[in-house]
Amino acid sequence: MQTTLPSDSPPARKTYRQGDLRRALLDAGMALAREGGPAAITLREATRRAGVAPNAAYRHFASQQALLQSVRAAALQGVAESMENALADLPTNLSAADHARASVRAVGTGYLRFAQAEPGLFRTAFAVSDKLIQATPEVPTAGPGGRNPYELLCDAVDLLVASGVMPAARRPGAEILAWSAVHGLAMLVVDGPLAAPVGPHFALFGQRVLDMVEKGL
Amino acid sequence: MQTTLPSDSPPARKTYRQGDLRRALLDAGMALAREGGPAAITLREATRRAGVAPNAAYRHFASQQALLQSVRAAALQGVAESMENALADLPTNLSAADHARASVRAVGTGYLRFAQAEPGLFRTAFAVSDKLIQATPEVPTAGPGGRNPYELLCDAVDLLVASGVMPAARRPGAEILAWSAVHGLAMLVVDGPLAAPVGPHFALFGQRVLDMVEKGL
DNA sequence: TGTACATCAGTGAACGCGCGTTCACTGATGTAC
DNA sequence: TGTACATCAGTGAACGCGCGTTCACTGATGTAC
Repeated sequence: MQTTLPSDSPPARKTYRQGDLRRALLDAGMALAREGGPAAITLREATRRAGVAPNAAYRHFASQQALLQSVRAAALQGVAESMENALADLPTNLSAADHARASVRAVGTGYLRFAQAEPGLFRTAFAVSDKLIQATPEVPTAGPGGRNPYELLCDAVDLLVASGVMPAARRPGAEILAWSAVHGLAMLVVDGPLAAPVGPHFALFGQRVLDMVEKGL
Repeated sequence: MQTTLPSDSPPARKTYRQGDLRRALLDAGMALAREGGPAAITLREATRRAGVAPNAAYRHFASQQALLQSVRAAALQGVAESMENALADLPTNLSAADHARASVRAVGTGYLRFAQAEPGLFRTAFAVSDKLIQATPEVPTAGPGGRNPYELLCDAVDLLVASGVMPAARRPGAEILAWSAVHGLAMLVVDGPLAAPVGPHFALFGQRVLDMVEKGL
């Protein structure tokens, strides 16, 4: 009784010691991104949701940009995790060539699943850089396995070469082609002009895009 | 001397009769989109650039959304025009099959050229619909030839079927696959994470994406 | 075990900004006689 | 050809909003004695 309760989060909190507020603001920022995309990520609304004065955020984030970058990094971690989950579902009895092809498909499928499940976070992950922080080297964007989305894609495409499915001469930049196809579908359907007509058949078109990539690479 | 001068636009204007201000506001809106994308399109800044009071805009646009939609429509006209230009450059002595393939490539090339030449307008053309006006049926989005970008793409893909390059069974939705690949590359390079590494080789990757589409469709 | 103290996370108030939008108006324009 | 008039495009002032950010502060916390 003399110590603060670890559960009962919303009502039992009296003050945010040891980084709890940073976590709360990040969670609020992610909720905002989910609801309204990157433009909805606002220091004032995040502090409002955390039940805290607006300027309290400056103890944990240098600016609104810093919060946005943190939310973006978390969104990219989500993309990586979704890819890893799809990779983990792969059957283990495949030939090297089939495993390579299935890996590329799994990476794409994980990407598209995340875009569909979390459109607001997806948009945030790949939002325009606003002429600002291009590299953002500090924030980690890797999933549980320690690889970020781009690395996971490159790994899968590398398998195509290692297993003899793709000639090594065609390897350089091949991941860009695969990424473009999958990313374009996601953008057009998630918040673009194809939301209404294609949205209901998103998974189907996802597989067709992956067919095209597999044949076209 | 007793009539107003038709040239000397900026200083000689005294008042905007007969729709000149609408044109000036639209031009200002397009300039803003060019410089900062859809978020930069602001009634106040557009009126400022037109040298007019902020509320004067309401004689020509019902709201800021209406201006944004008009700029978006103009941007889509630009996309259509760029596609038409690429189509017009096609050699005329091709076989039906080659002409069909070349038409699909031309449509994609025109799309990518516009994205590269006018990134801000491109982003505006395909910006998120903001949960609002999905259809926007009033504003014309067609190019000089009377077809909008989507129709131009469908026409080209139809040629693939008509010339026997593509089986009719694969036609439904095929334009979505082609659009996705080209759109994804444009988004990733124009204002996404690939701007720095791929930007200098945009045209090269554009052709590689089109190779993939051609083989993969 | 108890007390004094330094730390620093969160407070309260305020700033300046640019935005969209509304109101009653005015004065140049084109038209009717 | 000249004059009176109605129209309506653009004006001037103002509103409320939410935002990011800064300032001096306060009071609960953990620590040192």
